[in-house]
Amino acid sequence: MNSTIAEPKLYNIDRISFSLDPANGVPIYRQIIQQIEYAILSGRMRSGDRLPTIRSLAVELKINPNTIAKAYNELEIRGILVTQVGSGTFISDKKPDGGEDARDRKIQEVLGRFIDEMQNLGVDKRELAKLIEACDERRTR
Amino acid sequence: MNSTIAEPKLYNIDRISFSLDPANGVPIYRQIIQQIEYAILSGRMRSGDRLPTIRSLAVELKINPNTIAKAYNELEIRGILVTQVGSGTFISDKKPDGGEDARDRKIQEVLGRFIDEMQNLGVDKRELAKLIEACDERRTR
Amino acid sequence: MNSTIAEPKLYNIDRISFSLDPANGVPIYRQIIQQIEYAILSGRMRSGDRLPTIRSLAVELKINPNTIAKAYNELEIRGILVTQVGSGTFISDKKPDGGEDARDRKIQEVLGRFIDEMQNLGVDKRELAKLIEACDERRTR
Amino acid sequence: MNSTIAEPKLYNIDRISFSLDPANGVPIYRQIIQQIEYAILSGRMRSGDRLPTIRSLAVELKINPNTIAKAYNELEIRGILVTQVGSGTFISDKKPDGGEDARDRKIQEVLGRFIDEMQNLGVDKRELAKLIEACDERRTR
DNA sequence: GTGGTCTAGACCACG
DNA sequence: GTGGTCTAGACCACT
Repeated sequence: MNSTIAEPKLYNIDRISFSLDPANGVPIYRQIIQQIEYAILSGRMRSGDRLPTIRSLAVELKINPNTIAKAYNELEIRGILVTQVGSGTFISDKKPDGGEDARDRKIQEVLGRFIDEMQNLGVDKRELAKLIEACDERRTR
Repeated sequence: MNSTIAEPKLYNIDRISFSLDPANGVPIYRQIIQQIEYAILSGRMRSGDRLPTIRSLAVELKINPNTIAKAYNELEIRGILVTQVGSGTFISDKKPDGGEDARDRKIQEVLGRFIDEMQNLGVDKRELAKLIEACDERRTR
Repeated sequence: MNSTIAEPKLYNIDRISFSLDPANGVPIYRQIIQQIEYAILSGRMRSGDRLPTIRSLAVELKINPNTIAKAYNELEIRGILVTQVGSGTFISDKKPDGGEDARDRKIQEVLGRFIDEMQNLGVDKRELAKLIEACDERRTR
Repeated sequence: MNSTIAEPKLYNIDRISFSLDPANGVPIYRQIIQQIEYAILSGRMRSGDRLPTIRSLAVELKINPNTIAKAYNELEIRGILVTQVGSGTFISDKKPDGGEDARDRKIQEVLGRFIDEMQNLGVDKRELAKLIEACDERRTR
């Protein structure tokens, strides 16, 4: 299966796993940003943790270093990462955007979008509950 | 706050409501496409229903007519809309892309993405059930 | 004097003037950022104003479009600019980082650094006052 | 707040105080250079004074010895420091770069940059005078 | 026409 | 070895 074309892949690097899908419309650098954000919010990575180097990630994910730099850079501007040239990129001390319950707020945001979409599809709360219920170990790919 | 710039807005036109957010990353024309698709899948609009004219929509939504034309055009290519020059744009007879259970498949797709994201945020099934539970008519904006 | 090498230059574009010095150590994109920030803080540019297009600025300043894009991009991440692909880049509504007296705070920041430096050079307040005094229309270059 | 990451700190070593901020854009080794230069220009250190050893400074400032070596090295190249193997690093006899009025020229340079920046922020001479006036012993951190 | 994404590569600065 | 800056150019998406 040595595909030369875009396929979703999953990579495990340090404490963070990157699952990139180059063909799903969401820019690669944005997928990277999200996965780092979520790794922090969920507690898989913490203040002071070092991220993979740009170059190693680039090799691992088989993408251009600049793409990763762009992701790291945005997170640095937002105060989530700190880079020290020569020694690497680290998760900052700053609590991401609003302290304690950043994770809860993110969850609510994702949940909100989900419910809106479901409503738009005409799914009511009852039906929704059943759907969630039905999600047993059907969690693959 | 007489904003000259991008803000999310909600418009009610015929049977379809458009809630556009020019600054959320998703292209406007794609937001329009989705809302029409969902209106059909959920049964709010049916074969033969007439859509707003491009011009009226453009005025209403305060966006470029080309943007709407692009959305209508893509939907026409996919066989979901048909335009009859001189009389307007209508929802076609064709069952949208995959017959009977198009809606179900869409629902599963949205659900899948949602659960993946929640998992990434470290929310397990139990917690998820509670969250959904908690969603009483707290449906805002 | 058709120098092929780095020289400071001053350009006047719309309401904003860019004086770039490619050889002063400060990255070009960062000089651009600062000049936009200051143009806003000083009131020369206001919410809703359109910035020069990336390409026109690139031609004008004779630098690579990506460099300008990088500057605009950072300002967008910080919420100072908003871009609408297809129509341009605009100054956002958001009051820069702390509302009303953003300018005052910036002034204090610059002033603070200045006084620290002067102190390090052994200049006391009295001497400082005299120096400022002496700055009549000796404002050249 | 047991930060593992960059924070500005102030250290007092012999007659020279180092206030380093690893996250302010200016490279650490350059901050060291400047502080030594200013200590000399202001007369806090004089010809023949001995500087802290690289190792002790490295421990004190909690930074990489190479960084300090780089700073000392550049100052040595410029003739401001001399190292005598086995006994340490000293301030040279040479008047720093331009004899008598090196300090004055440095002051003018700093002053010039300051006034340019203030002008860019729309601060005129009158306002400036007031600002300086207002700087009583409000010298913090 | 607008800006965005991604690649490629050169060169620099830092530790 | 680290990341940063800048260039160049291809291709895409949006208005």
